[in-house]
Amino acid sequence: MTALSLVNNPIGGDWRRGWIVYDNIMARNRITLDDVARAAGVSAITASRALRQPAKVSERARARIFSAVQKLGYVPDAAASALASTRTSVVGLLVPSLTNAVFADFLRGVYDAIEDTSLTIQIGNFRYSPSKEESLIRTFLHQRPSGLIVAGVDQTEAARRMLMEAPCPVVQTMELSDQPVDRIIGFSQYASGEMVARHLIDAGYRRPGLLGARMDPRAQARIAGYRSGLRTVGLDDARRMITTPQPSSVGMGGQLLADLFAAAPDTDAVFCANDDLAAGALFEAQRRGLRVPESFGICGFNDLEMSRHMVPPLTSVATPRYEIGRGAIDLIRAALDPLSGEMPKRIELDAVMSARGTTRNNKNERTAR
Amino acid sequence: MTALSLVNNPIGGDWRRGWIVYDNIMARNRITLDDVARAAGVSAITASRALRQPAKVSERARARIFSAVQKLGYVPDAAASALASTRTSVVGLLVPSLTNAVFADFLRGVYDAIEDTSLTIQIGNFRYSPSKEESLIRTFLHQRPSGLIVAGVDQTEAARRMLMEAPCPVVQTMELSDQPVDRIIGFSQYASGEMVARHLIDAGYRRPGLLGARMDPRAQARIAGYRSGLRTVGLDDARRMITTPQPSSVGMGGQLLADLFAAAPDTDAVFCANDDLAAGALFEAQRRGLRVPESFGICGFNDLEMSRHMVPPLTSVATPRYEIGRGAIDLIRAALDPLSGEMPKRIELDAVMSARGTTRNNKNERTAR
DNA sequence: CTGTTAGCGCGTTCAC
DNA sequence: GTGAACGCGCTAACAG
Repeated sequence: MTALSLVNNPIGGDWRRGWIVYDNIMARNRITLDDVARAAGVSAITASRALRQPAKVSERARARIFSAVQKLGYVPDAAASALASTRTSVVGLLVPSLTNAVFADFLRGVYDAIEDTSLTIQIGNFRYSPSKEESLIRTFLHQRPSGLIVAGVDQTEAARRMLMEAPCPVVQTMELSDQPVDRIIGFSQYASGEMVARHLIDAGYRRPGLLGARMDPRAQARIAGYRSGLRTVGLDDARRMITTPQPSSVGMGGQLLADLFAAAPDTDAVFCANDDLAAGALFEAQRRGLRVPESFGICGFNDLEMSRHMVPPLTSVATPRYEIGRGAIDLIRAALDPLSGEMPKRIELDAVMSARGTTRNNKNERTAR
Repeated sequence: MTALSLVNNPIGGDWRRGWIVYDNIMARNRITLDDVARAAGVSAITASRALRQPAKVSERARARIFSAVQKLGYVPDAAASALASTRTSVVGLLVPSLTNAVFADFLRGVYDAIEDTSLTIQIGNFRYSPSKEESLIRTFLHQRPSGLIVAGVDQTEAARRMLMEAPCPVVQTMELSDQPVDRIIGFSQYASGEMVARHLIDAGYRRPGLLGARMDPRAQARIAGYRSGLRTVGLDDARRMITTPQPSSVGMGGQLLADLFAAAPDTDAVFCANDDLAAGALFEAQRRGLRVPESFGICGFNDLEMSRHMVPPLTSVATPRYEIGRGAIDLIRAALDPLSGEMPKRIELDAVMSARGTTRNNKNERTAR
């Protein structure tokens, strides 16, 4: 978004001038706080307080105000409130992609958590571009949000400074860190990768490889953990590590597996940085007539709904995406709530190994923070 | 969202009182239009006009104002603008589900289309509940949006009235109708279902069934078209039509296929109302050792990315979800733009039969509006 | 616990 | 083509 596009207001048209009356949804004789106050026999500010800090208003006044609100169908004007209080009820949500299936569960958690709240979500898609993420953070912050939720912990230096000085709670998600900007909820990508390495090793695979695409910081951490896990037993072999900066997809999983076999034909297992890639790898393995899991093992990541239903069911790592979405909003609400002085600022979740049919099953369930 | 929750303002906390100075993102000495005007040697209103209706300001003034905007890093205050103009730049987006993979592509189209626009998206998830959809429409309309995008054409009577009287453009999506509320973009669900019926019949299947879940109005239209297509050749058999109101998923596809075979073991093909169901059906067919497509055909709907990579590749109907998302925003922008008097109010898109390996391939590509 | 006063930053209206 | 005055609906700060 360029600076000028920001001020290039599109609301110029004169679309259906005039005012509607149906259901009191209109601007001209909209019900205002004044109307409510008058109906309740108090001043506007008292009505305002009754709605925002009920404890600070006498019970009698409060009751009359609430009933006036109901009767008149009063709905607060968010714009006026934002202008007067220098704070909107918007929570900015910065995501690297809208295509990724992981995103849907995360988003569902977020939306479930804002239900019955006056919070509102505004999504920014930065398409895995750190500079775009930075500029979106700047844009969002200009809107005086109630909170900001970002993906991961690898913002640019400038972005990180803005987040640290942001006049609202900030939540980093999907990863852990010892130096969070503010709040944080996630699981260790690195430990998850290590867990996968152990699983494959325990299952008896000795020439394990890797398939990775889009290589965002979290995928990289996962992969670093995986390779470190292999290294401790002398099984890390760079020839078997196939990655591409291109987007991740099922089709890409098939291609990368072909590349892997071209580079190292004796590879006997593969960790795919996500389930899309893993599904593509499994399909490709089937096309090649490989015996999965006996002679070739496949492990995915995220454990999407479909994974457990594939033939054979895909071994994967279940990640708490939905919980992270919910938790991120909870952290913001807690920060906004003056009563909750001692709410945690950090939530560590678990990623769980789901050993299934695409790896020799060793019946161990493992967990990574 | 209850009436009271609407006025239950969560912005009560006193989170980090004080003002930040980094990057001019702050409230106290925020750069305002006045600052810009002063720097440019004009009045505030002229600066305001220069940004919104550049043509109405002299070239000299305009140039000075723009350069002041750049130099000062002015960012308009959305709340103040909304309050003064009684119109926000928010476009409300009502979706029935956040889980559905179809949603991701649609959303991506929407977000791509608002890029370099000052429009902003606000998503409402009504979870396939018409009454919730109605209340969300009411809530959104109270916010004076720039536009509203809804899914399908089957709103409640009250919702429909609100939409017709809405003081902003409204776009119905994903389906066509002869009585649109206002703008509309989509393809015919009914014709798509008919197309699938023809495809299966042409491929030589004679005992075709159906798997459906979640049964929202669009799925129902699809299915009605399918059954009508079967009926014309005397092949519609209610025993083979298996549906459930439960959510759609890959796992559900497997279950429903089992149900279908329990009810009508000689079924030789199945239309699945979406690709998740179809993937589950294919996996289940594999588990049962059915020969697909020779003795059993499977056709999905939507043509997700993974479908073409399955083994065998899934026959499906490609739906223009991304285009619908983009087009919905385009319709709204056109409606908002006073210059575009004769922009279309209706866009008919095509759904395309993608015949692949799960049905006997008859090499005919078909298209449904 | 309640009210008064004074804006928040911008756009509309109507002059010039 | 430009500007002055006013108000959008609400809330912060203070006084009572």
